[in-house]
Order: sequence, then structure tokens, then C-alpha cells
Amino acid sequence: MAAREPLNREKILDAALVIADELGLSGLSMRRLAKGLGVEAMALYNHVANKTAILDGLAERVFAEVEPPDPALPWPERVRSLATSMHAAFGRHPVVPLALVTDQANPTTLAALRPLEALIGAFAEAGFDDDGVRRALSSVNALVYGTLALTTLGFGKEPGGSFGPEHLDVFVRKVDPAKLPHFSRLLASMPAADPAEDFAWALNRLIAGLEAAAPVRDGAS
Amino acid sequence: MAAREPLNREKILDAALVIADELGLSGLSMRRLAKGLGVEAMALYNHVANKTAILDGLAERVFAEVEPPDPALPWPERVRSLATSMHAAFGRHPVVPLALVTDQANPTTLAALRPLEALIGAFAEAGFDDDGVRRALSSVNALVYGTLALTTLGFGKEPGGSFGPEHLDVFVRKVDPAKLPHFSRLLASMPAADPAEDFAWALNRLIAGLEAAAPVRDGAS
DNA sequence: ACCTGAACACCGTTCAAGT
DNA sequence: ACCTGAACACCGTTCAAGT
Repeated sequence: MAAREPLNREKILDAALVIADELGLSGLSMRRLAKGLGVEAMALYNHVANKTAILDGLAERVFAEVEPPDPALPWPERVRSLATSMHAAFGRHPVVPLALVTDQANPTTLAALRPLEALIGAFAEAGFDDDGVRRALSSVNALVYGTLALTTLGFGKEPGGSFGPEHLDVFVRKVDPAKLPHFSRLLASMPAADPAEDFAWALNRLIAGLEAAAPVRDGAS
Repeated sequence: MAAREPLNREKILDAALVIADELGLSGLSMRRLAKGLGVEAMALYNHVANKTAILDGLAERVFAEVEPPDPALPWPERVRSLATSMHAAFGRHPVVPLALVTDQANPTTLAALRPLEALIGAFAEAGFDDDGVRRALSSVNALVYGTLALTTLGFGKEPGGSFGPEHLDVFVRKVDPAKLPHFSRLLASMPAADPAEDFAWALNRLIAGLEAAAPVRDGAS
């Protein structure tokens, strides 16, 4: 067989995303990544500056998966579309929101910032001033990252995330229904929940609140 | 001098919170914590099961700082009070939300669950069914954790968190205003932002949206 | 009962050395 | 130009040994 082709940044990012999707952020180590590529850990540093650069690269790729909304849509629909697409893309690759939230990634490229640009544009069109745009943007971002934090983050393995039955057991055994009546009752309805539907519901509530506060209710029709 | 008094769980948690507030979650290692207590790392294991147990203890303490709302208040006010108090308590000790989000803490004690119990009670009183309660609860939780994630998390050191000028510089240097016009303009208004005020604004928007969807608008006169 | 020393199986990263 | 070996300064945790 011929000698192995040299490594490059793209191959490293491909392998890193596979490992991270399978083992989570904590499972993505330089040594394990190198082993998967048939190389020693130190060889990676010929192609990427450090681990942060790898996580930046992954973040950029996932941000690029976010679908640009139809510009003809009224601003609330564009916000809904963007937030939903961000939630879906991050949900497919939870390493990325986790790395962003823990400051291990900080992408500054065009591809990574385009979804934010579109969100900001929608809020500007709604008539918010600079303070209002910043606040509206932060609220939608917070809902996206917060929802992911409560469902898929930290749970490196399970695909659906959320409260799997294993996690519920911890509570069911320990919680005293006499002292936490509402909480105990709610536990029963948790496993049936669909994270994507719950996010859509929460997003609709927030957008309704934003519309009520926007100087311009609807840019279209 | 007399021999040092033996360690105990409380002393360990005291020291751990001080270190975590100063150095962040990544700065809180068993070895450093032990050194601060004048002991070897392995001595800690006589009093706590492992690092997770320490983080659970910290989470419990911070949840206990959340102020119980006046039960006479209408449900939207109770939700606002609880979410605001949670945001403030977590903002004082960002280790805790970060540990929760990364699944390094998972407290199941009464003290830690009481704020959730109160939130659930408020939403039940609003007339939501079990699905609605779970979704309303998740939305408020997501906003709290998500807001903290975007402002104070990952930033172990800086007290105000958010976009300090250091972080802005990264963007200001790299972002092309021609390609990201909205984003570039927004950068100017970021440093003046007050995270607590921005959170209050976002929370008001979400609660407005929840009220519009609630079967019972207002429990009180 | 409480603490220590040494060890195990890991991290990210640097630097000199090899081809 | 690209890769390796050895090393540095860390992790959480276990286990046998000390007092």
C-alpha cells in the first residue's frame, strides 16, 4: 500500500465531529482524535493551532447548517424559522452549544455569524431600537441555548436527551410527594415529552411577547 | 498550637464556593481545594463521595438562596419573582448553573427542588394542564439558564460577565461591516448593556406570552 | 477515625529530534 | 513538510499504609 496521505484540517474536523457526536465533548480528546486518524496526538498541531481551533471549526460547520429564512416572510416568521433551525442544528451536534456555552469555542467567521445577522435584521425591521434589538436577540438566543442545556447538553450519549427514565428514577426514589406535591405529579408527564415540540411551544410564547412589544407588528401584507 | 480540627463537609463546601467564585469551575480541582484547606487531596474523600457530591452541595446552597415568593401574589408575579431570584442567585455563583448544565451536578434534595415546586405550582394555578405546565416551566428555566450561559458562564473571572471590551475586540477586528451590517452596528451598543435589566426585559416578554396562553389570566382580583 | 504517599489512567501542549 | 518521543504540568480517584 502507498504511504498514508498527509492530514489536513478538514479530515481532522470530520473525525472530531464523529467522535463528539458519539462520545460528547468530554470524550473528544486530542489523543483519542489522533488515534482515530492513525497518528500521534502531536501531529494534529501541524494543522490546527489547538483544541479551541477545532471546536471553532465544528461550531462554524454547524452554524452553516442553519437554513436562511425566506426574506419575504414577516419578521416574526423569520425569527421562528431561524430559531427553530438553530435548535435543530445544535440538537444534532450538542458539542457545539456546549463548547460555546463553556467558552471553549468562539467562532468569528462569516459563516458562523450569518444566522445572528439575520436575527438582528428581523428585529431591526420590527422597529426595535438598538437596546431593543440586543434584548430581543438575547432572549431568543437564551431560549435556544437554555432549552438545549436542559435537554441534550451534558448527556453525551443519549440521542433524545431530556429526562430519560434513568434520570427520572433518581428523583422518583428520592422525592417525598408530601413535600413536593406539584413536582412529583409533573414527573409522570415528563417521559412523554417531545423536546422539539416543547421548544416550538416556548418559542411561540416568546415571539408572542416580542410581537406585543414591537413598534412594528407585521412588515408584510 | 493545637492540632488542626478535623475536616468536615461544611468546611469543604465553604472553601469550594470561594475557589469556584474566584477561579470558576475549571479552577476548582480536588488538589487545589485540599491545598486551601491545608490537607492532601485524598483527605477530602473521607468527607465527600467525589467531586460531583461537592458540586451537588454547592447547587443546593445556591438554590436555597432563592427567595420564596409571596403566595398572595397572582401567578405571573410569582413566576417573575422566582425567575428573577434564581437568575440573581446563579449570577452570584456561576459555577452552579455551569455544573448543572454540564451534568456535573444533580441535586435531588428538598432545598434544591423547592423553587421548581413553586414555579410548577404557579403554572398549575394558571390553569395549564400537565403538558402545559411542563412546557411553561421548561421555557422559564431555559430563559434563566440560557441568559446566564450567554453572559456569565464560561467566563470564570469577570464579575459582570457578558461582552466585556476584551471580547468585543475579537469581533471588531475580524468582522467585515459590509457583509454583516446589522451585527457590526449592534456591537456598539453591547458594552452599555446591564445583564440584569436585559434579563428582566426578556422575562417580561416571555411571561406576557405565557399569560396570553394561560386558561386563567389572573388568580387575584 | 482521619490522613498520607504512591500509583493509575487520563488531560492539553511544548520542544527537540527524526525523516 | 510532516510526524514522533519524551516530557511538563496538570486532572479525578483508588488503595494500602500510617497514626
